[in-house]
Amino acid sequence: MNSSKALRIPLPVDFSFEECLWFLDRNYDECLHTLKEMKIIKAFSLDGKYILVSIKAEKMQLLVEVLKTERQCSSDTGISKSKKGKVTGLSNGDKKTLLDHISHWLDLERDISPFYALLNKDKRLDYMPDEYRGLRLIGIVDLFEALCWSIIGQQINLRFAFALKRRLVEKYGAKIEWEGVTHYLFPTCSDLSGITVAELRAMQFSESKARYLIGTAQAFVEGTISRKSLDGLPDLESRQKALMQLKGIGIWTANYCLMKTLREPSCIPHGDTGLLTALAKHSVIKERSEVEKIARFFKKYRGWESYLVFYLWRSLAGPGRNLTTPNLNPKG
DNA sequence: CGCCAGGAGTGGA
DNA sequence: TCCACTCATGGC
Repeated sequence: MNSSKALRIPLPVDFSFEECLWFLDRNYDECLHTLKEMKIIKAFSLDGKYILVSIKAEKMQLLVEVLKTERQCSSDTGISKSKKGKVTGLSNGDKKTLLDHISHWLDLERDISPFYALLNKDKRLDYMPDEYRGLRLIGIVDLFEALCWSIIGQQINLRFAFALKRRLVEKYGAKIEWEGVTHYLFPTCSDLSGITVAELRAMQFSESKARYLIGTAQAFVEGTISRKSLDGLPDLESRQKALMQLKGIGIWTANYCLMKTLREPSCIPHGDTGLLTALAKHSVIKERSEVEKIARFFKKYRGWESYLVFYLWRSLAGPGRNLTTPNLNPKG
């Protein structure tokens, strides 16, 4: 636990580790990281290794400590277990990749001050830069994981979605032990491409969710779609369309994944029930059908639509200003 | 019991 | 293109 040996990432201005921790917790049963004493513990997979790290903030730096590394084995069952072994150290390349992942995950390389300037011009939202200052759009670095998570979360409440994700991860994902606690990695596409609908049905996945998940896994295994293939496409619309070729991926999921993984700045998950609720709470709309009003509203935030959506979602959960209470401001 | 959850696919007009 | 219907289950 010698922090002098920790890897360091300089933090940008308008970054709040506490705000990010709030999002990473949110009182949900998250299985892909653990929070402990203002530290994040999370497992990453890179270059044939599982790496368990702890992340904490100190002054204007993020301290990343490698707790444990383990060689990846092709199969977690049977004989190959003997191949598991300690990895003595990380190469400089590994360290760079690891820090890049974390940077990408927490969106550390963005100057969000232009976004705050736009919020400050909006009477309904100008409390946000104060209430949520430093909150970053926490992403999902892996595209396959992002797609699976959105399929799981479609049309069910988040509590149940986290329960389903945990069942999936604990059954099919890799694990790494540390101080008596098991830390999990999200299953890879090959982990899921061969499983059956019946197995998932037994874990209370719906028939269609099961089919979508397995189909997506197979598409990734076959190379029909990949992060790389999306990167090769010229614009947002073609990336949306490419994702929507997959069964179970509609416009909502496409936008959600592009926002969380490719960090497209202008993704609006249209029809999202949380987004509509938040817009109504902020008196941007009265009815959930006011599509053109929403479009007009978002026009003022061009280039920051994704961040705005994320902050609106943030506003739905406490602590923070409770917008359901009557507004005592005579300006209304 | 009824309605809603960080939707999407399908089939018919 | 646009609707209505269906899917599954938990939370409230």
